[in-house]
Amino acid sequence: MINKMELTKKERDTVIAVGDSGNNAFPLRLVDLSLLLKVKPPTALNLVRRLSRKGCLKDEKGMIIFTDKGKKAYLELVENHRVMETLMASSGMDPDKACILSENIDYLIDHNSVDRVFDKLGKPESCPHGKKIEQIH
Amino acid sequence: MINKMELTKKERDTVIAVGDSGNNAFPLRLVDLSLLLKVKPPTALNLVRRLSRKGCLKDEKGMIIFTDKGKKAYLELVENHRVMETLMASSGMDPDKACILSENIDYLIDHNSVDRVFDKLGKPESCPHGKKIEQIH
DNA sequence: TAATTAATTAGCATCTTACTAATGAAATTA
DNA sequence: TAATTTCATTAGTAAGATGCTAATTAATTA
Repeated sequence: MINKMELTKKERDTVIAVGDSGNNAFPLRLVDLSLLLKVKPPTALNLVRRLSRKGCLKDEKGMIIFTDKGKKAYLELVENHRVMETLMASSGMDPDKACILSENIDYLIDHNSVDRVFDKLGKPESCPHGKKIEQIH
Repeated sequence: MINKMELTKKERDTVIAVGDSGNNAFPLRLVDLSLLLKVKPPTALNLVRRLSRKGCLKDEKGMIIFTDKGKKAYLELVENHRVMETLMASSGMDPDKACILSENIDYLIDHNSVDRVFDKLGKPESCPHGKKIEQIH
């Protein structure tokens, strides 16, 4: 339940950055993360530390890796994000604006609410940007 | 355009508190505001000063009053809030949860987007809490 | 191994939010 | 009117989020 983890906005952005790069062959390193987040390495390190304290990341030999909890948080976050984004875009809002707004609430919503919205939307396959919406349990 | 005013969350809450109490006969005073915001008077004063700097409030003889800009910001905020709240509640979300989420985006949205959502929703007369939605131009 | 790149530490800075204690001003009441 | 009470304001402090630079240490790679 991400909404109970009390993430800050930047911590949320960090979870997304780590998760999105999880498809790559190489595990994420601090330089990469700091480039993704557009902050300097010490700032990125600070974020990694905070997320480690919250049980989302483990920092093994310079490689930034999700814990189970972190992986789950990421998946929830993505589903929350895409569902809310889809809701807003399907109501006439510009997709990019819907995306930015969704970034501000996706880490605050409880997953059950999102599931209900997802159903109400007719279980859409993808968000306005064409990315798949995968329902997690 | 509230979204261009770069309000913080607490500044947003302050605008709402001032506006909501604007129906009362007496103009709002600092003690009242600090009670509404559940903060101590010095904290409330700080918020009033910040909103004054941003051109939303004037502090006349201890009475906290909107400028034209502030009044307009309040009305936009309320419309934004109720429209987004209605959107979320109409999609199966619990009204109270929809309200809390809406508080986190109503001050970030551009009014035009909200107008489009309002139309798409069929120009609803009231939000899930039964409060009137009044379209401003 | 030497040179380069990456990670980390230390120190600092700004903004937001929020407090207490003290003081000054205004309003009420005795 | 004088005394009391309430309100507004100032000053000082604090914590947390975000972010930086400069210096150092560790790890890679050429």
